[in-house]
Amino acid sequence: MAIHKKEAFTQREQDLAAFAKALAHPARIAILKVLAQRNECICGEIVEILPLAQSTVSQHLKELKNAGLINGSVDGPRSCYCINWKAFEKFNQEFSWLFTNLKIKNEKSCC
Amino acid sequence: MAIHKKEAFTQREQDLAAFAKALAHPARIAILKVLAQRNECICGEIVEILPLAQSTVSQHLKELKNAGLINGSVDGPRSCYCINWKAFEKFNQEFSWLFTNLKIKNEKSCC
DNA sequence: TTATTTAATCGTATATTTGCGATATAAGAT
DNA sequence: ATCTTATATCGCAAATATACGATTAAATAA
Repeated sequence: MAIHKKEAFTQREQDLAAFAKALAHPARIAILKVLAQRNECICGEIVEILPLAQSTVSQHLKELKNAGLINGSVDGPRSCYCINWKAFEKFNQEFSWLFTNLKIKNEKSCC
Repeated sequence: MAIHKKEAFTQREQDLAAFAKALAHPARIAILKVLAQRNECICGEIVEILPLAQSTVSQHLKELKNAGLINGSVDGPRSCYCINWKAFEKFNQEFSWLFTNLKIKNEKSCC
């Protein structure tokens, strides 16, 4: 396929797509739910909750972190992850822009 | 990798992930924007707007349709696509459930 | 009937994602 | 110093996604 053509789209489109991609796996949705429900963030127990190997969970956490959806700090042999609400707020707005704003001017579907 | 383990997660997690996946490419975001902005839906011009080959655009449209984000009807040699606002509404609520509801009980990030 | 137009599908190449076991790393416990 | 615990990273295999050209299908125009 030669090259991915992502760079041919606007930054806003790319950002929104990247955010969606980070959410595009049930394991990552599940991780976010766990992180959101706990108030403290010693988060090793995620591995025990998810039906996946430790290395796989670690990889999903890395993806969420790279996408900016979660913060993480290494803390000795343990790690500490928690949700980056600021980023969520930003992207929630982007989604609203896509979902809601456009809906106003085009209420009825034509097919 | 043996098998994808999607089936090990809840239906709600899978559905939300599937919706996010459909949005997880800038071309599909761009397509949705075009569809939302036009009130009529003779939508062949999408191919001319996007920097992608006709077959590739057709594939992206198929994915959006399979995910339920758009409706499409074959109409002779032409096709007619438009946004399925109902599905968007549903998933917008799912996102709110993930984004907003959980935020209330956990306002401050701990790392 | 035969072209033309529009869009879907097929075949294929390449890139990316997912998953796991094995290994490495790093701090604390013994 | 060595063992243990908690995570990250590496290397690999298999599955999926992305992209395109070529072909097919289906309706209309000539």
